[in-house]
Amino acid sequence: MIRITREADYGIVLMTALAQAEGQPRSAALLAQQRRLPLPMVSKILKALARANLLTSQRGVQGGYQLARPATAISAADIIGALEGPIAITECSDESHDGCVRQDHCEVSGHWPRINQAIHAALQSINLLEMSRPDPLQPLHFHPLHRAMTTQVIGRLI
Amino acid sequence: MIRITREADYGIVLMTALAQAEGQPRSAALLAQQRRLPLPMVSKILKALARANLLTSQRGVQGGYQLARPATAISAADIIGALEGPIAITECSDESHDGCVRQDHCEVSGHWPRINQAIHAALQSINLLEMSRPDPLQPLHFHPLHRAMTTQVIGRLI
DNA sequence: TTAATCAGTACTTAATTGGTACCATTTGCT
DNA sequence: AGCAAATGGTACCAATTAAGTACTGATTAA
Ligand code: FES
Ligand code: FES
Repeated sequence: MIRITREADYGIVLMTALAQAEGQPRSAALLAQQRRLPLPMVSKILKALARANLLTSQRGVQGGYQLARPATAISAADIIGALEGPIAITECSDESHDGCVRQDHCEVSGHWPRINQAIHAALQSINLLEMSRPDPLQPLHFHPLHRAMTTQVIGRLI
Repeated sequence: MIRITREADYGIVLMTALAQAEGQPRSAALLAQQRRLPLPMVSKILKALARANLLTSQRGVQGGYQLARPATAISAADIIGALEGPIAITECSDESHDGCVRQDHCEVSGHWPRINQAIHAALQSINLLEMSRPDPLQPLHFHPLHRAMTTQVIGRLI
């Protein structure tokens, strides 16, 4: 299945939480509690995001993490890229792998970068502010029946 | 990293090979040889593609596989979807998983379908015919030096 | 009849992910 | 100074998933 790792998934959840903190530092423990995520994971993820310069960190008492830039300047692609490395949809188009043995017999090789870029553009087009505000089409606390309907309509994608 | 499985990767390679066969049936063994792929894998993948009605199969001597529709009517999303199921980029937005425990505390939940659809649209926009003809920007048999240059330019995406 | 070919399933092994644990470092507070 | 709250970094284990193989059965043209 095409899916992002849970690390990146949690990463986006945590970033939205920080986007709502409005510049105040939030500790890993608080965020884990708020979003009901396991603290060790949260800690690991926030560290990685800080290393990628998406967050700034403050150690010590009253320390924590905050966004390094405005939420509008952070995209889904930024977050996913920080947590799982470059988006390389196939092994062949990964620069580190550098040279698929089948390349000479492969008609597609030149097209993978194009496909990757399309996906990257899709992820780049969604910024953190958009993700942080509850979606009017599918409210935060919705009724089970309503949820069943939306799932039916938009759940299956392909 | 976001990546498709090798099965889907090979699937696209094989589909391009069949697109170039122009309606003549090709056996799994021949395709495996042409593309330098392990025969058991090729066999498994072609079966799956046939079951998904992207290929038609003919058993017996002189049998093989051929495209079920014109190459222009088959998209990358079709092939990937056939081989790895629906594109559900996060567990939460997978209809079978049906109900993330964190949903009540999660601001992003409503946005995953949007992200998935963006990616799906990107994959849908690329059809098999496009993928089958050699890319003018990166020809089929290119000189090692040329390859180094293109890799440098377009290799890194994010 | 026979050989080529697809159909289906089950299995093994390798790779990746998810998660935890541990210890070091920094920093404000008393 | 000393302590407690916080991040920084690394290493490790367990569970899941992917990759690849093997085998047996069904169909069909020559
Ligand atoms: S299979 Fe690797 S370049 Fe096409
Ligand atoms: S984490 Fe599952 S819905 Fe947001």
